[in-house]
Amino acid sequence: MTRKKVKLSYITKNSARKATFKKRKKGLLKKASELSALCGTEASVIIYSLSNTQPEVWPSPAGAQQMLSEFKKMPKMDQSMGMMSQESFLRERITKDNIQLKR
Amino acid sequence: MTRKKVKLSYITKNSARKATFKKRKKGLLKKASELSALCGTEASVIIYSLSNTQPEVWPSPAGAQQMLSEFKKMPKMDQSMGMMSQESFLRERITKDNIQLKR
DNA sequence: ATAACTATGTTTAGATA
DNA sequence: ATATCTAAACATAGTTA
Repeated sequence: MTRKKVKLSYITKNSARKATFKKRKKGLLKKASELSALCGTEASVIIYSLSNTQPEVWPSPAGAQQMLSEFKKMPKMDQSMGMMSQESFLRERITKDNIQLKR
Repeated sequence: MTRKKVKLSYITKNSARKATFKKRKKGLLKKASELSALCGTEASVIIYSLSNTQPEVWPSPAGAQQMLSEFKKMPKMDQSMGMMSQESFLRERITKDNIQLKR
């Protein structure tokens, strides 16, 4: 059972990572839908899946696109206020995994 | 304390909704970052906040935009596979709240 | 309102089938 | 791999300061 504190690092074991991905993706989308329902807030989640070629977009690509469009219409100053910084990710590793997995 | 099972409906009390929004937004972004870290997956979250004029985009608007661009390049068929259906939301209510809150 | 606390409900890692 | 199970970890509603 989940006896360890989660180590927040990349899961190298392929099968384990895939299982965790599936579980957590589900959890993430549930949380997003709850936030929407409870607060009347529109929210979108985009996941660039490791095993699929296309990203998964919730609740819909059109909705996400529209929200981004509105965002882009704002002055740069306002935009930066809404951002959170985070360094960009492991594209190389993802690509490698896609080849490796290709389930 | 959280003695009730969460009722998954719109929180009408303004202050309570705002408090929950803040807490859950934080939680949602944490989940998203964990998914990214554990699975090497790029993910974006866009929240059309109720009290702010601009949506909040994580980890960055550019990243989200790029992911959507890639998505749009795919054949329609593939796109629909990545979607999950959900009816679109409470824009009216959100707008009303923005006026009402305007904190 | 904002922050901290904490009891309880929810999520999930690892195990099992 | 896939599904279910369960205990530990985690998230959070309501409360208090």
